[in-house]
Amino acid sequence: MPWKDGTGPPWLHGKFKGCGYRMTMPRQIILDVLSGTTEHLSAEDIYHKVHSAYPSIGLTTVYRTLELLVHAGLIHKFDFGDGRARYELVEGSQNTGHHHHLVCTGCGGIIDYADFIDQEIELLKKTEKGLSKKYNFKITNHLIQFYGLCAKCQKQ
Amino acid sequence: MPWKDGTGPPWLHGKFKGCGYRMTMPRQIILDVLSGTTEHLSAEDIYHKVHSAYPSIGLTTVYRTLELLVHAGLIHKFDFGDGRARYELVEGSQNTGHHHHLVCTGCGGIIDYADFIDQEIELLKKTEKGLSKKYNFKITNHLIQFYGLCAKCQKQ
DNA sequence: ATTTTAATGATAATGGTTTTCATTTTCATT
DNA sequence: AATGAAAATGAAAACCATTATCATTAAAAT
Repeated sequence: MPWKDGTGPPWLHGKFKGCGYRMTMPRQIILDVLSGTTEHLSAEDIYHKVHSAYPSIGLTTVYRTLELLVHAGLIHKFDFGDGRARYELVEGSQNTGHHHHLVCTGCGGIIDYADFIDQEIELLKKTEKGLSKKYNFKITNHLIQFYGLCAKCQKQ
Repeated sequence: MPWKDGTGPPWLHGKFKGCGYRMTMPRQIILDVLSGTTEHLSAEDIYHKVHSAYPSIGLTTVYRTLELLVHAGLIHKFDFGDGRARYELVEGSQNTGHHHHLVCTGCGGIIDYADFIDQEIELLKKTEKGLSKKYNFKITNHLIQFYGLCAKCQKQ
């Protein structure tokens, strides 16, 4: 987790404290909501879920907190092409960690997929290494999504 | 290219005509602009470029035409995280066809990369086949992007 | 406790994209 | 060539997710 002002090494020391961030109730609850789901929630989804436990929450705070968490590397922000961003914990109790997505262009549904075969991971590493060298590009992350039709939408 | 009303087989018969679409000047020029660049243009970029050849063009028409072309499968719509969509021809004279992207999170620059190694293509096919079977998901497309810092941004 | 600094939330603003609707253009038919 | 029906266009307004503003409140430091 990077220091608030952008300097300093990226250790994950506690969660917020120790890096200049304050752990407040809204932040706590937003993290709780994200920890307790496997869905791909939008900012407004999160706002509504938080609202039931903490009615005074403002949508602005949700956006601000999500931005903070993305910057801190605790959550990922995705775009599945429906005009709103989706957020999910990088690693959570529900979440098994890094995964890729199958996005249904029919209904907008999303399937997580993390059962990579060894060959897949190996090649990905190899590819990243090759690209880094060839283009002198320091890769920090990747996004892999497959688009198509889910079982349900194929029938219609 | 799918028939205008959504029915019918997806042949590419001519470009527009023969499928119920009309080939008009704005559409012609928008396609010309897309054919003549390797950049990743936004709707407004395209609007400005078209404007010099056809000043009466409206931004609305650009959006509408781009949507049409995406639906027809002639162009791809990408989101690189800067709040505006980018468009590029699926296959063009400049463009060598399918490729992946390196997205610099520093300056927003984008590097196209299409020199896949055989192993890479093979594994991708294999992965798609495996996923299709396992999740009964009909894959029609994929998106692969690597995020990181380009050579320039690494120095700063 | 008190002070300092950061976080919050209501509201307004932003900006890319869509809708609306009257007008114009295209294409098939006289 | 002229006509008429259907489709495409463009200007303006509407949309809507996200950001900025700013006065108020809460959290950590003193």
